[in-house]
Amino acid sequence: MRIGELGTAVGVDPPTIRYYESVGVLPEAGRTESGYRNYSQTDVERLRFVSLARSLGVGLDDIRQILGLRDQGEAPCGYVRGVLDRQVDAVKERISQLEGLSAELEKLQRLARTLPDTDLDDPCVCHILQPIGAQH
Amino acid sequence: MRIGELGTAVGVDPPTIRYYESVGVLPEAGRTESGYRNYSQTDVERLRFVSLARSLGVGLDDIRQILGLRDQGEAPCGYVRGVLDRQVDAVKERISQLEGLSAELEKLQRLARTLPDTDLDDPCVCHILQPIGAQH
DNA sequence: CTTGACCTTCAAGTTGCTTGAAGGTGTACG
DNA sequence: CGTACACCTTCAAGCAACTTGAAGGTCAAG
Repeated sequence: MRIGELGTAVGVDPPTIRYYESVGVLPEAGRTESGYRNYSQTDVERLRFVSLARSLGVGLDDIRQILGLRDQGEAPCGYVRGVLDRQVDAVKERISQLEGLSAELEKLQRLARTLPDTDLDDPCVCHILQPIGAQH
Repeated sequence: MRIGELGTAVGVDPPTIRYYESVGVLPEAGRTESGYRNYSQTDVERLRFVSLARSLGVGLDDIRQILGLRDQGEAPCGYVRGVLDRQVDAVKERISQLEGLSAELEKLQRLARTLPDTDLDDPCVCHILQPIGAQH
């Protein structure tokens, strides 16, 4: 299986696959006689794992760790649990940050609808950020 | 006012201020005889605007646009409204993505608590991502 | 036999900074 | 007067996770 086929199968594009290989998340691929990368079903599964973990926001370092442990024949259960816990915390933290941000932005949007366009010296939608800034 | 004082006043550290200057978000600063950057109250206000806009997730390109329009004597009201609208949409989109992600991660966390640590061949917390991956 | 889709490598760009090296300036203290 | 010490300067590289581009090789179909 060549890189394009692998990419289509898993939903990851070829440059990204080559990138994963270059940073050691995927092992160096076997080659055909003409030098094309040649993949097997095992590679499909490994890339599927990487792709899923990435979509869950797991970083490449953690993924490399997990796969590395498994490659050495160890069950990386504890490590995975730790990654999961950290990830849940980080995502919840990020959500609450973004919710604050969203509230702030909608306040500005409402203000932007009530204020008219004006000259540079008058209160105006484009100066909207200044008074709010003063609160901080 | 030197760069450190400006930084303390606004809450932005000196390397970041120099970076903003280097990418054209802040104009080139005036200099003292000995070559130190020298700032005025106008610079404090401009940086305060930049800092607030950044904290609202507005990108440096948009900030440069807004300030550029203002520097040219135009009221960037329409542009600001557009940025605001795009920003609100992007943040809401991101929040709903993260909420889906959070639900997914908590499902995995629960599963990780019920599954025992096992050998590499058995269903195990470290293989937890595979079956969920199959759903996608 | 050539077109076009696919593959190769290496290098640089993206975003928004942060960090480090190597060195100049300014002031307070002994 | 000297010397710490905090502060300033520039330039360069590093971070995450890719993406894009250049320049060229391979292969099956028409």
